[in-house]
Amino acid sequence: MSDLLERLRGRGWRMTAQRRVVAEVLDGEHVHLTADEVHARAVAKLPEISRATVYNTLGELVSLGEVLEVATDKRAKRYDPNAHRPHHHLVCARCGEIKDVHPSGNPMADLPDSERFGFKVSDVEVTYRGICPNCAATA
Amino acid sequence: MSDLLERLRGRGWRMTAQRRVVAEVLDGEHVHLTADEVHARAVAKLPEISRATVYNTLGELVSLGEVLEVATDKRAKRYDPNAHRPHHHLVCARCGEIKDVHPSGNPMADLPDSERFGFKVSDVEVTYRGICPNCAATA
DNA sequence: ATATGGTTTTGGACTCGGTCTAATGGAGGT
DNA sequence: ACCTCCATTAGACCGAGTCCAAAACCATAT
Repeated sequence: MSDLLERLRGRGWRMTAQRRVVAEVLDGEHVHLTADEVHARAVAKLPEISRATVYNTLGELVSLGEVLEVATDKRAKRYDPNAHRPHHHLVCARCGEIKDVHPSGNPMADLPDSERFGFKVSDVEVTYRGICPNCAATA
Repeated sequence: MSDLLERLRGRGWRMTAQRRVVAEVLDGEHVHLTADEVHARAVAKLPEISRATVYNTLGELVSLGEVLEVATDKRAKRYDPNAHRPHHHLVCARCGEIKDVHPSGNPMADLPDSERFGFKVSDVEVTYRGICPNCAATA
């Protein structure tokens, strides 16, 4: 399960206690954590780790392409370790819970040239919004 | 062109100088402004208007469904007066320019039941990212 | 084993977008 | 005109994130 660590080592990424802890936190749980949540869990394993380091490390993991930044709600960014297979998101409008989803069809192909305004389009992000069963029950 | 004002009046929305100015700013230009940009333009017409009022008014227009909140980049929210016809967005990853686009196909139909996790799905938001011609030239 | 030099980490100050509050002011009904 | 609410205001506050200079750290050459 811990192939994130493997991959990072394989890329010659300098490993330090702090970096390992951040990677472990992301790798261990397949969820969508905010930077502060990552920090909180990292602190549990390595009490001295600083907020700045968590931000730095997350930023690096993102630019290495090992982790995705997800901006589903307008509050904190979330970090998604599932970068190796493309997917989209389904977000609960009430509680903010996020599920990975794989819609059929290819939204990229749905944008005709006439609607591209000369842009070099490289990426699509699809976000579904709704109410999760849990919140629907507590309506 | 100024049917936003009409519609608001028709809904019995209490009209004040400030509210009118904000509505005019949004209605006048069919672009995607941040709250601060709206404030700047509002100030040009009514120098005493406060930031808080602009935020309040934008919030109200959004909950009235007359204006859309767009969270394309991770910085400031943008306000889109084109709420009456559904559309999606194409964003320049470099300069942040935003275009309205109308992809063919219906992304809503592309999410199979098996991928809905019991959610009551009500909305899809598709964001294309790329580089605009302008930024591509200045590469 | 030690010195060296580049990289990481740190914590605190700072920025930016946005919200809140308490006091003031203005809209509209009677 | 008056009264009651709602809207507006300025400024304090907040949360998320960035920046910085100093300190700690690591890898390597000696």
